[in-house]
Amino acid sequence: MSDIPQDISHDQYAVRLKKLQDLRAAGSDPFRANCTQSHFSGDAKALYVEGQDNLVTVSVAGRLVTFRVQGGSSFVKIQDQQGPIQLYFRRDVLGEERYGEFKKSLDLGDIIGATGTLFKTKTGEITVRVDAFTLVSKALRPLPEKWHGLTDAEQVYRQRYLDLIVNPESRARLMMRSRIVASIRHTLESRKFLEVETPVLEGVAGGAAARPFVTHHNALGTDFFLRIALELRLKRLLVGGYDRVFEIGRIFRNEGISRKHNPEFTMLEVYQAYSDFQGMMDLVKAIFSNLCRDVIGTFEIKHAASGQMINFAGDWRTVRYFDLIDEAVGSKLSALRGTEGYRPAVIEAATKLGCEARDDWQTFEIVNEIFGKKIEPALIQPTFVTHLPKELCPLAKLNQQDPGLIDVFELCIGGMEVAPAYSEQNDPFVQREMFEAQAGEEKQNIDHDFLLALEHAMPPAGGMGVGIDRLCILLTGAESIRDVILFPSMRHSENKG
RNA sequence: GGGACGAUAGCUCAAUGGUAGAGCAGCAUCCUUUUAAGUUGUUGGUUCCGGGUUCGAAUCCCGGUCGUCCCA
Repeated sequence: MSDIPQDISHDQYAVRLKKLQDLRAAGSDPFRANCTQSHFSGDAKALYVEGQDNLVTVSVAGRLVTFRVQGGSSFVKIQDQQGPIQLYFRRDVLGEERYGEFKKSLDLGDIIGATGTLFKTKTGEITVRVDAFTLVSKALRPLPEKWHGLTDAEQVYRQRYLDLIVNPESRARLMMRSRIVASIRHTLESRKFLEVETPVLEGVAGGAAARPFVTHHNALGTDFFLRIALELRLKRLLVGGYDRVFEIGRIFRNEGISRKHNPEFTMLEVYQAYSDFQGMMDLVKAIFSNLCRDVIGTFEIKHAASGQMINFAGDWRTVRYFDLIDEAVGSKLSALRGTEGYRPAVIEAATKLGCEARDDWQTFEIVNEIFGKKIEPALIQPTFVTHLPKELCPLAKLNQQDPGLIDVFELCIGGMEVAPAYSEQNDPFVQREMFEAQAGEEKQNIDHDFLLALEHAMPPAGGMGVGIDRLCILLTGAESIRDVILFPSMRHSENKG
């Protein structure tokens, strides 16, 4: 252990180190192996019987977050998973020596355990009157300031534990994410879906159009891709006879980082045999309905960006993709689909709306630029956008009336695409064609093993993907994806000693 | 990848190119029902890093690191 200089009063680390050494010298372990926690803070407070002070004994444990000494009595607060609880220390209860130790050896940020009885203070706060306490784990570093909390964005993300200790909104928001995922699991399990786990390391990164991360397996002497979607593995399970499956898993896309993008993010994908995209509408509404009831506690939430109230109750709007395009353009543009005049008309419409229309873009890409820039951001209320052009998703079933369209929906809420779903393509010949059209020259990117699986027959099915992070942004009112990811991706920082 | 902005005490923030400050935390003091507790006193700085301009740089210039936002 390092030497301590004479005047350490300004150095909070040194002051705490000195206290720690004094504890050790007195034969007390400042980092205990265990401590009794009979109740969480909230559960303990719930045991208090009105007007019956000092009857119920509890043992609580947590981090010391406020420390108010007033001569012979002191109020402190500790914080555990359920939040804060106040403790009351008295000299006449603990005795001169122990009370002195309480004042001398403890600091804000320490983890302590305390046993005592519940009572209500004259200001009405249920509090533990402490009979015995233990320093369980000594904090050598001071906590950030309590009133302003921690605001430095970099420190919030890099040292999330500090953010969680001192910023109650962050605690609540990130805990809500856990409850959101639990609620979704519960909805799916109650509908007899099996939760499965499929490989992160893949030979072919399929199921979406995105740049993958590449890594290397030493023993096999070969490169692997980190998955960019769950789709092709889960559909193999439909072939294998798992009729209802889902996975909530991390996927990786080697693209930019922004308010709405993290290189690794969480996707729910669900597949239900003998269903279709319309069955997925019912399912996603059930998922949202349960989320509203069990997690949010209301069927109306405020959309952070626009201030509008988003209403999840009642019927959700269903509208065809090209109806929205025609509406935005202000003419019957879609009637020209398949004619020679279509592309020039699309370019003119896009230009008029101030959207990009690059020469090297295909026509459907220009149309989708209009959708992405002018239409999607305005879809605040839950909206199923259906009948998209087939080029946008090569894994969906073609529409029977119009084979240029696919049987899909994009669920848009709060101006974001929250969940795409479709009737799954199960015709191996069509699937191969779609793959080849998409791959272009890069034929090695085709997942031939998946096509082989389709040749063994896949039942008709509805499938859906839900971006969990974006869902959490929506439901928590967060401004950035980093606010709903515990440890967002950051550039490496040098480790400081 | 491009642009704008930012980095000062443990934390939150000040500081015309002219002695780097405050609040909280810390240290010392008084206080047996407090709620950002209060009281009296007080310590604490590689101003992100490296260059440059200047009599003099937290401040101006150049380069870098990290972050935030916007754009692609």
